Amino acid sequence: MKLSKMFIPTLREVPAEAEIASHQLMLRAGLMRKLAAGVYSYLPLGYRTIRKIEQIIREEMDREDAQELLMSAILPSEFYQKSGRWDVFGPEMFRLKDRHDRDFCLGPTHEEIFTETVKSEVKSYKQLPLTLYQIQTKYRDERRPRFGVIRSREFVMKDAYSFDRDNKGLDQSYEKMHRAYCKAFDRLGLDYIIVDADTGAMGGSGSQEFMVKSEIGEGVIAFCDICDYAANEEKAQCIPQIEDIKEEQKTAEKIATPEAKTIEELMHFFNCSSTKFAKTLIYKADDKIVAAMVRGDRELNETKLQNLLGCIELEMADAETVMKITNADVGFAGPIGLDIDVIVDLEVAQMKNFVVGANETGFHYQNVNIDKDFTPSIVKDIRNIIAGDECPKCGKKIQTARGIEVGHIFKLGTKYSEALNCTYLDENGKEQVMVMGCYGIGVNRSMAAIIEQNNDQNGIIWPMSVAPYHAIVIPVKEKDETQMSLAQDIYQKLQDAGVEVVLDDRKERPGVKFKDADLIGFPIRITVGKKAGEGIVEYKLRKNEDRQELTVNEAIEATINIVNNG
RNA sequence: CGGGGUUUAGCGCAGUUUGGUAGCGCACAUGGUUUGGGACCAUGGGGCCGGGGGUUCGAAUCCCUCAACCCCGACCA
Repeated sequence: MKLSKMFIPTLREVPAEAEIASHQLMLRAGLMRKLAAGVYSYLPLGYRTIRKIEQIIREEMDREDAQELLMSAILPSEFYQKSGRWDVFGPEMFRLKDRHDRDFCLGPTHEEIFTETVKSEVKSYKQLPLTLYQIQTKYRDERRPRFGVIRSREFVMKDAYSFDRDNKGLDQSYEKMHRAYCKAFDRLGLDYIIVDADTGAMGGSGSQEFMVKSEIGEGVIAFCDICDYAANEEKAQCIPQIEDIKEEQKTAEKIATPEAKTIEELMHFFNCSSTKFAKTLIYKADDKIVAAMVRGDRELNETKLQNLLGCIELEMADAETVMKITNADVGFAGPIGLDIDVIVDLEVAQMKNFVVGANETGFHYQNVNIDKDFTPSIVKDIRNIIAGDECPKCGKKIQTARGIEVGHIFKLGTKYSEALNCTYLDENGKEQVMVMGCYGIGVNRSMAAIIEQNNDQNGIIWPMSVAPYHAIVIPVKEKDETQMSLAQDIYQKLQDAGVEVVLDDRKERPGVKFKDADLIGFPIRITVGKKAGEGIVEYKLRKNEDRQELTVNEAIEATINIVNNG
C-alpha cells in the first residue's frame, strides 16, 4: 500500500489523556482513537495487528483441537439468572431491555451460553471431550477503566470452554490449552510468566494466569528465581517469619495508651518494632461481622480472607460498626472478649507476648498470647506476601513484580454444568455431569502488553509476527526519479514475494518519514537515497541501530528471509 | 463510590486572579524556497470557550447546576 493513500493519523504530541507508554503510542501511531472512557475505535493499522494476534491464537487453539464458533454478544437474562450471576455481576454488567421490556445484557463472559449450547446438543460420552472457543467482543462496565486498552469496558476476548467426562479428562484438556497458550504468547513475542492463581468463589480445582511483567501491571506476582515457584498475590502462600520463639509466655496486662492508635504511634509508645503488634481488623462479610488479625507490619489480603469465609461481599467495617462491636474507637480493636469470629493469620498464631487493642478507647493489652488470652476461630494464611519472604517451595527469598494478566486458564469443575444441568450418558446409560474448564485471552490487552514490552523513545518496535506491516520502503526525495522508480521497483518485488510492505510516497521531508516509520514501528526499513543510481539502498531493522548498505537484490532477499523466519 | 484535577480549533496549551472584539505552537489549504532525522517565508480556512440556568450594559472569565474525561484510592467473575 502507498502511504499517501493510507489512513494513519499519527500525532506529534502526546494526547493529554494517556499516561502509559502503550496507550500513548497506540494513539500517536494512529492505531486507535477513544470514543468514551474505556471504549475505543481501532483504525486500520491497529486493526491489522488485532487480526494478526487473533490469527495466531486461532492457529494455536485449532492445533489443540479446539473448535471456533461465534456466539451473540447480546444475551437474554435467563441464562445468567439460572446460574445466579445476573445478581452476582451487579453494576459491572451492561444491561438493557428490548421493546417488550425483556432483560438482556451485553455478554461479559460466556460460561452460561456455552454450557447451555452443549447441554442441548451433546448427549453422549462419545461426543466428549469437546473444546469450543470464540474470539468476540466482551462488555464489562468497569468501575474504573484505565491505561487505555489494558482495562477497557469493551474488549476482544478469546474465550474457550472445555467439556469432559471427568476430572482426568479435564486435566488433559487443561494441559492442551496450557500448551496452546504458551505457543501463542511465544509467537506474540511476549515475555511472560505463568503463575498459580486463586480460584476464588468460582470454586474449581486449579487455575493459572499468564502475566506479562510490567511496572504498570495491575496484578502483583510472587516468584522464586531459585526454584520455579510463581503465584499471584492472592494465591501465594506466606510462610510465617518468626523471631524470638524461645521467649517465655508472660501475663497479659492492660495498658493505657492515650493518643496511640496507629501501629506507628504504638511503636513509639512501647518503643518496640511493629512485629510485636497484632492488628485486629473488623470486616463486614456479607451480613456477618468478623475480626481478622495480622502482624503489625503486614497487610491483610482481602481475597484470601474472602475465600476463607466464602462470602460474596467483603469490606472493612465503618467506624460506627466498629464502635458497636468493640465498644471502642477505631484503632483499639482486639481479640480479647470479642464475641465475633476471630480469624488469625498463621504468623500471628506463632507470636508470643504481643500487643493488641483492648476494645476500650485509649487502652491496649501487652504480653498477649493465643489460647491463654483468647481463642481464634480460624488460623490460616491471610496476609500479603512481600519480597524477601521465604519461598514456600524451596525456602529461598521470594521476589515480587507487577504483571499484566493477558491470559487465564481455569479448571471450573462442575459449577456451571451442575447449575445448568449439563449432563451426558456414559457407557452404562447413566447420566453424568460434565466437567468443565474455561480459558481466556485478552486480545487487545495483549496488543497493549506487546507495546509496553517493545518500545523506545521513538515509538513502537513491533515483533514481526504482529507488526501491521513487515516493511517500509522510503524514497528520500520523492521528486528524484531514479530514487522513486527504484523504490517502486523494490516495493513491487517485495509485494510479489508476499511481503506486507508500505511505500512512503508522500511529499514529505525525509525526517518526517523516518519519524513516522519509527513511531509506527515497521520491523524493516529500506531507504532509497543518494546511491539509488548504483542500486545501493540503506537497510535498517527497527529493533537495533545498525544500518547497512545493500544492493537491491540483497535487500529484497534479506527482507523475505526475515519475514519468513520471524 | 470517595478524594483530587481537567474541559478554549484536529493535537498540545495560554487567556479566567482583576468581566470589555478569541489567542499561541503544531497540524490543515495555497504559493514559493528547501530536501538523509518532525524545514523556512508569505497568505488563508477552521471556535456554541463542555451543556443548561443566572448576575451584568457586557461573561471563556463571576455565581448555581448538570455532564464528560483523567489521576489516586476502594472495588474487580
